[in-house]
Amino acid sequence: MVTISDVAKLAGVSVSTVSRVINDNPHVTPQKRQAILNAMNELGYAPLQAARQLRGSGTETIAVVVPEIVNPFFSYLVDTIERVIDEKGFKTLIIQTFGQKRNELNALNLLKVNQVDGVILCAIENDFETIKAYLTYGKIAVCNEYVNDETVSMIYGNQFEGIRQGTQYLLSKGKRRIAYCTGRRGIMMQPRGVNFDSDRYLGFIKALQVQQLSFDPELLFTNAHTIDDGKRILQQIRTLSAPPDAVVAGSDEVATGIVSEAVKSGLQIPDQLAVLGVDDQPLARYLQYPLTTIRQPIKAMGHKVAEVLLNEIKHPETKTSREMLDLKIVPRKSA
Amino acid sequence: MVTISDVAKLAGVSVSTVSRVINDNPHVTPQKRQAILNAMNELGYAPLQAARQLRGSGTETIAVVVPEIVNPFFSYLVDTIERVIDEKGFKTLIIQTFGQKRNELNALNLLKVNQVDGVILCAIENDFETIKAYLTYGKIAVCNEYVNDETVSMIYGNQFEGIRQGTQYLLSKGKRRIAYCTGRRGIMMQPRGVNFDSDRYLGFIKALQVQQLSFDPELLFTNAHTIDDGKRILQQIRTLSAPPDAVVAGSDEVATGIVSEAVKSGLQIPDQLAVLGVDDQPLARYLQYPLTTIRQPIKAMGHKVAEVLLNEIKHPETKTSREMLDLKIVPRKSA
DNA sequence: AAACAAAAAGAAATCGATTTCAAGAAAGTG
DNA sequence: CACTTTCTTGAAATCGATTTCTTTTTGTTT
Repeated sequence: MVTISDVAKLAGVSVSTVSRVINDNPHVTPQKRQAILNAMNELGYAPLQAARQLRGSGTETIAVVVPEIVNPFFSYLVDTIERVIDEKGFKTLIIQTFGQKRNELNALNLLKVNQVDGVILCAIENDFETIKAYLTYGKIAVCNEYVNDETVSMIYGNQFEGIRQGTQYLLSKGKRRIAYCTGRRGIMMQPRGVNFDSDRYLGFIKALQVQQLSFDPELLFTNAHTIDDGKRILQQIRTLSAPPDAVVAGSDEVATGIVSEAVKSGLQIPDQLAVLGVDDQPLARYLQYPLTTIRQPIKAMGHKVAEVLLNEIKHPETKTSREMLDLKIVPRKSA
Repeated sequence: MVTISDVAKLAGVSVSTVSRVINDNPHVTPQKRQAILNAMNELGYAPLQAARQLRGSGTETIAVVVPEIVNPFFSYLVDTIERVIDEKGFKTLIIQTFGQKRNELNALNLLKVNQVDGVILCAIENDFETIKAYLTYGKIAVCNEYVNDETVSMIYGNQFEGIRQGTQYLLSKGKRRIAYCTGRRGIMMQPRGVNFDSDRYLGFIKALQVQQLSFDPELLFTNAHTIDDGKRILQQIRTLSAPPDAVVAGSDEVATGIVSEAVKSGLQIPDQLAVLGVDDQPLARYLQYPLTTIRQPIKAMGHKVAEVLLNEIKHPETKTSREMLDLKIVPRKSA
């Protein structure tokens, strides 16, 4: 292994001077700087991360935290984010929480032990007060989710408006009894703008209200994540005495499960049951019933959050950003 | 930050003794060990990775290297691998190469600078001799791909047999003029068993040979990765004076693109053109033409490679493994 | 040209762990 | 009981960088 002192020796200077050129300290004469640069090149020297970390200098690394990478929404989000981080010469650490608080805390802990300069959370598992405590150790930015707090930057989609428009679209097709699926265990009502899930739900309710419709709680389905959850939900729907004529599925996976099981049961899509997805996954348009779905601004979101965080790292005094991006309904065959 | 000396102070011993219990050194009396454990608990102490790395002790971290995580094949592979690594109390570093040699070398370099104990390569970008050079610094295992070399463990699917059976399936449906798509720039012929791509191609040719058919090089399409590549390929196919009656698409994405464009052109699937995918992605069965495809043993492969590598790390004298797993054809509608 | 400020460069301390070495305590042997 | 041998333990060196403190060199001003 070639170390800083090897470089110093070859360049005929002290290690301190080498360290100065590594860290862009101005107090080095151009000749020595060049000599050192040459030596570094000749030896193929790269500073050892561990040693730098130990002294508490920057790591030029960002941790990107997602629930699970097999979800295309998150894999595309990570992809976009990583490309921006790369571009700026930083490194990326992809971390999966699998929905567990402990894993999210481990990721945040990387700030404390100086393994990363910043963390991008693409979901929130812990209480936000707990998360905020880590701001002492480094920068944090939140992407996709949001809470009512100005201390960290948040870039997210306008869930309220997206779901409202999607629901309105269903209503415009003459649907009147619309079911609603959510990934969470239940709906926790919040004022508008403070929380991802409740915003979606508020958007849904809002669209109904405009048509003076009220929501039948029998049509609320929770814990909906996978294709199989979708299938399960359709089975539950079939047992209802007054079944819905449309469903806001909450994700393309769930929508796919619902549609596939509905077809199997002989229901006409979208006449007897219209199904609205969310995300617009790459394959959504190639499905048996190409999904009508609400596209999330993944690229813009990833781009923006990475840029904002990197900027905060470079200029620590920058004040935090909060940006809301539009979702877009993509009409196809399922609704 | 709580350090090892804080623990030492509280427990009333020296740092050396604390270090001993951290590293399971037997030469510590049970009483002191307990006192130290208590102190560690009370202070919520965790050793700083950077400091350990600096001294060259184990990091209990594995780097998993994939071309790109947006490809579901790789995201599911990573998922399986990470779960095993987790289970054994190790940490996972997910690294994307985006197909670039430089990024793969950076990942391998983590071994040199002691940031990881092992690397799992789920694809190979560099010359294998270059990769082998890193074995001095830690363990390497290869998953999915393979080369003719016994110095590192390799767990992979039987590509030859998988594609052979798939092609045979097409032949059994009466197809006689079969096109072949590959992700690489071209086909480099190798003896059987030494290389992923050439094995696939050999399996394809083998199936043709059994029927005394030869392959028309006009039907070879290279650089096929995405849905759009599939669409492009179908356009090229349409310009052929003697078009194929079936395609081995090389991946579900490419198959999806071919099918979608074929339908648009009014071709009958599978009668006029049968399309065979590879991978069996989650949505493959829900497509407009549910894909007939060759399923890869992702779970078994991920499981096995992680176990093998972790075992080699724990018992460095273990000799390397080489295991071949079966692919399985999944007949649906596209062929 | 003398006096002083600013810039450049090196020596040594430091970060938080592990590891070597040496010393002291306990246990085993004849 | 004297003498090894084996266990425990702690002090100090070490890993490879950064950073503080000093010293030396250079530049500016009168």
